[in-house]
Amino acid sequence: MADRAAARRRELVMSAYKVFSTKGYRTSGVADIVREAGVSHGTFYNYFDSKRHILDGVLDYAVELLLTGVIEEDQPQEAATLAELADQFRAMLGRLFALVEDQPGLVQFTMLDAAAIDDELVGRLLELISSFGVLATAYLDNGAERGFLPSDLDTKIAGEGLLSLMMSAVIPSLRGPVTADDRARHIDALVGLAFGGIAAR
Amino acid sequence: MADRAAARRRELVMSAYKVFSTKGYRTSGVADIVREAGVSHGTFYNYFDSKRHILDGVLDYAVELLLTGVIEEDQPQEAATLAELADQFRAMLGRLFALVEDQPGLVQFTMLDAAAIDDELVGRLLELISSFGVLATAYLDNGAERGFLPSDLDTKIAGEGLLSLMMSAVIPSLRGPVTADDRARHIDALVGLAFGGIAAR
Amino acid sequence: MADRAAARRRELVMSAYKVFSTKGYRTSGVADIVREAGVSHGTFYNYFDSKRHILDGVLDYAVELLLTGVIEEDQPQEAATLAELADQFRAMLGRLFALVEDQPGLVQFTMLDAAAIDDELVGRLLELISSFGVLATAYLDNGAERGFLPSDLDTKIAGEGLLSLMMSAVIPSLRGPVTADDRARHIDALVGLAFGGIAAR
Amino acid sequence: MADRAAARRRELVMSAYKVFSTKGYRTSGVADIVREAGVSHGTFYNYFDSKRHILDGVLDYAVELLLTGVIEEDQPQEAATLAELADQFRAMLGRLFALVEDQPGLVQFTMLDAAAIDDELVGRLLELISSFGVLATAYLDNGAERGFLPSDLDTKIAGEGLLSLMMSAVIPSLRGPVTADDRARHIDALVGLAFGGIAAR
DNA sequence: AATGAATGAGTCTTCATTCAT
DNA sequence: AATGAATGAAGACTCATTCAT
Repeated sequence: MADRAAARRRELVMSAYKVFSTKGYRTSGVADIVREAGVSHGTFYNYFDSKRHILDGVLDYAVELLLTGVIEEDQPQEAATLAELADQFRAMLGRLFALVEDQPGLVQFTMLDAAAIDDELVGRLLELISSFGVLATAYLDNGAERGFLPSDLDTKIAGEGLLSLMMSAVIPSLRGPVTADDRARHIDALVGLAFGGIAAR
Repeated sequence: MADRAAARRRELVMSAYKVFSTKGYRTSGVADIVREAGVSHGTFYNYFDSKRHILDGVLDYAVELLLTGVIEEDQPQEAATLAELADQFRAMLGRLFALVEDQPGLVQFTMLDAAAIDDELVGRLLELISSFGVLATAYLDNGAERGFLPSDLDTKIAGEGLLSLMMSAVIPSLRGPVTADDRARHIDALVGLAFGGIAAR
Repeated sequence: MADRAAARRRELVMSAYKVFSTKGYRTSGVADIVREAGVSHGTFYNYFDSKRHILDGVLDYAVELLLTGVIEEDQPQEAATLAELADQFRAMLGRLFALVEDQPGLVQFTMLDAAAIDDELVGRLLELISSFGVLATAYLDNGAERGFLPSDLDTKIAGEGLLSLMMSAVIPSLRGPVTADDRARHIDALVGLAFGGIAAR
Repeated sequence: MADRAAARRRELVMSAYKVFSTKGYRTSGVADIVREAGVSHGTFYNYFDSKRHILDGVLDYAVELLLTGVIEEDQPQEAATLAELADQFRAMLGRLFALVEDQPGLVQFTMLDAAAIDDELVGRLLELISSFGVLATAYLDNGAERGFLPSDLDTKIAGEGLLSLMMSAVIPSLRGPVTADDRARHIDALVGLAFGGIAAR
């Protein structure tokens, strides 16, 4: 049955995600994955051609986590005013911090580990970043349409910039636990920077 | 003589940089490095304890390239007005683009490849990013002191944000050559974003 | 019913013959055989204990092809004169060439592939060659009895020699297609060699 | 030094020959070869790209054994009469028997085992057989030139036939030890067959 | 009688590192 | 100080076979 197979696949992908995000891709062996999943080597190779092959699925899973964890109900079209957009941005930053705290290996795996495997994966990651940028752009386009953002704003580049600011917020978390206070300061400062620039009154 | 030894060391580091930034650290073997340097395996191990060990030197070298290539004469204290600071930012972005074009592997190696080796190196990289952030902060502190930036600006976080914006500018270059026009649009948009936020008039 | 089972068996043997004579025994997997036969792995093992086990059946089938294809109606007792025996030899060579052309993998499989499996199979093959030799001997014994061959001819060894000459004719076909002309030259030369030796006037 | 390397190479080839001709290529592991040679796995791969790769060298070595063991001083041009050629043929058959007895795995490895590895090796083997055939042809051409063999003899095909007769002599040895008497009978009968055909007076 | 998912022992190959010369 | 041949631990992958359904 296809259901059973799909379940096994997902089971293996989740095991691999767990292993990879904990030990790193290179350090992890197929043996670690199958031990985690409780199946044999042979079963692994019934579902994936190679260790490299399952990585694609793992990355998909990680992206799924990121998207559902950060975007959630804050859809691009929902903001009607600049303040509402700022609130969305603020909320997303909050959820991103929470996600990074909950899944310590997620960012390191997605951003750093996966990028060192091979050129194809670098390509996929860049494409991924690009599509996240497009997503960010959609929020700005909504603002421009509704008139609460300047019509001459280069929403594409600004979107990428917003995304980048979000990533910069996450970097300190990679070094270790961040206090709630630090987190709040970061969120405030970044919202301020994003919406008013460094020279904001 | 120590001079000779230091020269050999540097020679090996530069060979390793060339190899790593071309093929990646994991894919490159000690054999590649010694072939590039024209010495034997044994010689390599006379100067470095391990393949991992030379990576530290290579990373230092890469940072040296980044610092000298991007900062150059634009020192933190030099800007006397907001416009001059913007010019500095603009100039640095320009030199960053040029550097990335000239050394295609540099960013990928520094940001992506090196980060996937081990936790110690991740730590070093984060520290590096942090020190770049501190550098960025110095520019903003100068502005706050001279009074052309708001005194309540969180210069630390804003500095990290500026750095992150610079990095975001570079990402498209990883995918392939970027036209001069694109580059100019990026620089304009990012300077606008950094100094006025997305809502700038 | 046993009939149904026997049919399945034969079906599997023929699939295995097709697969083995195309890809070779070692390179072929049980998966190839069952795919060719359109049954499952489990069914295969209902009929054969192992991959090695079906090989016995495949070899039988190959021998059947060889015997029916080459001997046909030219039975040992039918030649009444030396010239008739030569005609028989000639006819068999012709049919051997035709068979090799029609079933390119047959000889390679029987002679080369099967012989590299294990000692037991080498034994079976040698026995097979021996029984072919006995068959060849029967033709010579008929000649000796009827008086058109020397009575002191060592028919056993000469029979094996004849067989060997037939095999030598086939070797070039293993390398690729042989022209009709080449085939004719081979047949003529080999008949001459067999019946008159190299020094025949 | 190239000498040392060449010696190691040969050492490994001879170990591999020993192992392959005893256990067969597929059954033998690289582990067996390096154990026999007393070196490490790594060393093996310093000299050969793969297990398959050393097989080429082993086959060369086997051919070397065959050529030096069977031909020895009996060069093509040496026979001045038909009787002398027959003596050469007889002597070679004798040495072939001796070689097969001395190196039981040689023929099985060369003829059977090697032929089941891959198509490239089958090609090489067929080429080898062909070159042996050319060698046999040289003996017959010498006879034709000197006038003790018919000028219209198809020396190429007859040469291949002679070779094949020699091989047929060896087949019984593959099954087990052959008595001196049997050997003598084989030699007599095959010389008779080769030189006078089955119908010789 | 048929299915096909699961098994896991077995093998090749890589490459950082050592050390005798 | 330099050489480079030798090392061997480590790990990915295959495939004949089993057995619960």
